[in-house]
Amino acid sequence: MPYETASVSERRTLPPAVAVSTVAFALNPPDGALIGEAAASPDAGADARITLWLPLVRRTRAPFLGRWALPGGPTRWDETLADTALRTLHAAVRRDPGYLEQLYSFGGVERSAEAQRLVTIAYWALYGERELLASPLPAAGTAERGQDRGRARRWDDPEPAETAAESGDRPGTQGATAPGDPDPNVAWFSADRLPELAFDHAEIVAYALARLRSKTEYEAVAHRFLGPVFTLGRLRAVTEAVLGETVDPANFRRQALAQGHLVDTGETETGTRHRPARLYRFREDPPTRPPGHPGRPAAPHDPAPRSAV
Amino acid sequence: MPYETASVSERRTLPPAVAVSTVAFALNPPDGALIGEAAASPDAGADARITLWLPLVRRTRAPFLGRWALPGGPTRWDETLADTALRTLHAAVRRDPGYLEQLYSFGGVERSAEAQRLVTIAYWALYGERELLASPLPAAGTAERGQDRGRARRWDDPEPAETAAESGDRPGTQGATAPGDPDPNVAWFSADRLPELAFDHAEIVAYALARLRSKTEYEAVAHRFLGPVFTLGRLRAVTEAVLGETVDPANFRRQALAQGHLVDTGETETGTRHRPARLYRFREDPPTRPPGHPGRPAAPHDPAPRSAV
DNA sequence: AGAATAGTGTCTTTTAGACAGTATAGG
DNA sequence: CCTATACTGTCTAAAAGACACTATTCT
Repeated sequence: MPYETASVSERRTLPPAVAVSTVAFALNPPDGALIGEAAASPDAGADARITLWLPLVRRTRAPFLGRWALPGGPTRWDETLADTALRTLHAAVRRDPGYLEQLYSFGGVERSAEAQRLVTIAYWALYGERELLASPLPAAGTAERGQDRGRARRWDDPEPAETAAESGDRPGTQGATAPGDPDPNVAWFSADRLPELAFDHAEIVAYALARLRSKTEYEAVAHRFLGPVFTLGRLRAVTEAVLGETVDPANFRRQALAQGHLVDTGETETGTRHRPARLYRFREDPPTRPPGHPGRPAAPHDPAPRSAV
Repeated sequence: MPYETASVSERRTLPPAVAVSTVAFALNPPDGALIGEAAASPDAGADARITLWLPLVRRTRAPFLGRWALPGGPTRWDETLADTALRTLHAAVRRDPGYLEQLYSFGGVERSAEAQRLVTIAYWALYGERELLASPLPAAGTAERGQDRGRARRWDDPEPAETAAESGDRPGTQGATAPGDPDPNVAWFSADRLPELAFDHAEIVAYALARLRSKTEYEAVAHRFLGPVFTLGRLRAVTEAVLGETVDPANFRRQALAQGHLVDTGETETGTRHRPARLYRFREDPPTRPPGHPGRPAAPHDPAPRSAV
């Protein structure tokens, strides 16, 4: 095992470690999840405006011991970078996101001062209501992700560990917490009020936020925060929350429908104290539009290898 | 040196190697550079239309021995990813590009079947006329890039080598070629007619081309192909070459000037057989526009950590 | 009725694009 | 003169945005 036995000075000559970190947004923390900082329950706050939340993981190792960090970890030899993002995200959140896209790669030499060089490929992800409502806690002993089991080494044994709670495996498997209890080293924070983050993760979060906003402006992503069916009013509320500004309902409706992605389900909302709204579903490929419209002229920047999970 | 002595099976347990590959575009190959494939001189072709060129490096090692590949190589422990791109690009082209931006990271497990895992961070770059006209060949013995000298190992000694000619150091330093001769393992190809490339580099080139095109549409980059001053006609010709379609001269002029980036130098072109055109210079930050225009609403996708060299 | 949001219609402003027409160099 | 490109003016179509107005539910 040459890697583990190398001294710190020898590690300087080793190839850099490759890790993946993910900024995962959701409109609300999932039920039962720990809430960071403000300590108030998500709905208890005086203002009912929608805000973005994201999960963080507390580091249990140096450097940045005790600090909050993005979920992530090193990539394994037989898994793609996206797979690493999904695996480490699932280890922290216990759910798979509805959307995942590569963000940027950070490889500055200042990232790990004395230890081995660390290159981080950052991803960003979205959790929709569908994903967050799914039952998060499988019965004890159920191996839902086989490759998570039976590995001998914790990934953060060597010095340049990134986050921490990936070490937690499934709650209960290590006996540290009772089955069903949330991992105490994972909590959700409002994107507005994040704690001090480890490494350069604050920069990564800021970049992911900018990416989410810009993508919301020219491409349909807001619907991924919601469930399979939704009203236009809800979609607009999400868009406003992401963009941080109000949007004219009439114009928003026209633009959204003109995209061709929204399919009227024929059903309507019930139980509101106002006129019930139509429910729409999202269709991936817009129908062929009337001749003369060659469809969207391709997004300004479409990352080629993208994956909608 | 645990890394070099590890067996192939042991390498499977090692962290992946990190390499950088760069797609570098230019309007023409630099003077004295080898021309790939078509073998004709760049101007000899019947059609004088502008096309894009990019440098490739022939591999001198397995896998893909003899195939052309993107310039690149592994990152060193004390250099940033962008630095690696610049260093390896300079090793192949002998010039620094005028623009460099990260493109995407490729880490698929199929990239290196049996050998150590390889993660490649792809960059794309632009060479302008200014950069290509610069004298490419320093006098023998001149150490213009100190850290390139005196290193003991060739980077591609271990198996998962990426490209090859980075090994060539400076022509003449290894005695293989006479000083002043171009490296025979480096050649420029028209982006239209590329040879079969090693690894998944064809995909990377396609992605870089798409990125160049989309960025040309919503942001000013075409000027980076040109020298410090240029006419609007030339800028339009470059834009047309990149986009692959003609652009109305009148409308292009208005849009280009409305961006606020172009400064009229007051001088004009001479020696043309038509009305002389005004010469413009590019200014990075547009002047404050009349109130009410809050400037561009930020590009659809602006990679945060970008570097204009 | 009143509150609240859904949904439609329409007008104005802005932007993109087509294209005619004038300007100025060299041959 | 002609040719070729530079540059200007103007009209049209499309898109974005502001905003009035109607519709339908619950309380």
